[in-house]
Amino acid sequence: MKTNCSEMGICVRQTTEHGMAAVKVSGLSRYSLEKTFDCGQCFRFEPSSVLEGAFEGVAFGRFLRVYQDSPDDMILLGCTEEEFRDIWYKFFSLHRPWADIEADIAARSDTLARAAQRAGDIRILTQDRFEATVSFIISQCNNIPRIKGLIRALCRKYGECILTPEGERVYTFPTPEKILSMPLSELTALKVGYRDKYIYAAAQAACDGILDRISNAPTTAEAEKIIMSIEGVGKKVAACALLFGFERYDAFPVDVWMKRALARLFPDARDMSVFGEYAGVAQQYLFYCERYIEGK
DNA sequence: CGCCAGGTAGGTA
DNA sequence: TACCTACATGGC
Repeated sequence: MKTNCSEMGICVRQTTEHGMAAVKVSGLSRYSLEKTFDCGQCFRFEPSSVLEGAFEGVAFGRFLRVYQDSPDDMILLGCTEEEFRDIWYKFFSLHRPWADIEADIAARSDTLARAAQRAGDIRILTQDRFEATVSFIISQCNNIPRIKGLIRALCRKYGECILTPEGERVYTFPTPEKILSMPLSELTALKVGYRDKYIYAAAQAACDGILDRISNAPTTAEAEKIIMSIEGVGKKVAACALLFGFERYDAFPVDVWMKRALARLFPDARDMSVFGEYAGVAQQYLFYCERYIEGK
């Protein structure tokens, strides 16, 4: 059993759990997998029906089952340390100083501090760029159960089949090339509605190299301009895709949604100028509070 | 059955 | 700039 500790105080070690290889990560200081997977940023991870308390899903072409023994650790089942380093370390955004981020957000306003108290253990995942873009194109004017169903259907039709340890078939998120290899009418047949041509346009743009141009943009404003050149990507979809797929934590300078959420959650709040380097992260706290805490 | 859902594009005043 | 509407579908 070898041990590795990073500069962030996170400890990673290869171990055995439930009779299989696993990676145990500790020193996470209140990382809530449940809130993180269920807060509306990610549509492909669900509670496991095989292992009570675990979550499972597919990202970056791999199936993962993961659970926690405490708020400060996570156990990745059937995972080698190499796979953890290659994929999941970044997916779970363990390279980010979350304690500092949360403190920065809470320091911006008493109101956001209240939100951070309830939602501060949410982490922003680093999802695949194309998946994030297409997922939030699909999200427009849709509810979350249906978004999940449509993404599942998209993956089943265009993705690669992989097997869970129990032999269940699950599917990877499709490549843009695969989507373009079939006519638009095949997307329409998935019942994605008027978003069919938007998804197709995103796939075309991805094949034309737009993802790298977005990543390489010097500012989030520049990145937003580029991603919004895709038909069907407006300010809201752009902000979500940039935050969840491109590590632009300041996306959501678009204050409209945040102000509405703040006004609903904290009607007495006067401190509404809460935007900054982590505006997107703060926005996700509010989205979570609105859905699961203050509202019913 | 009606209202709503992590909206956007295209049109008009 | 600010509003209006079509768009396609189904969750609740």
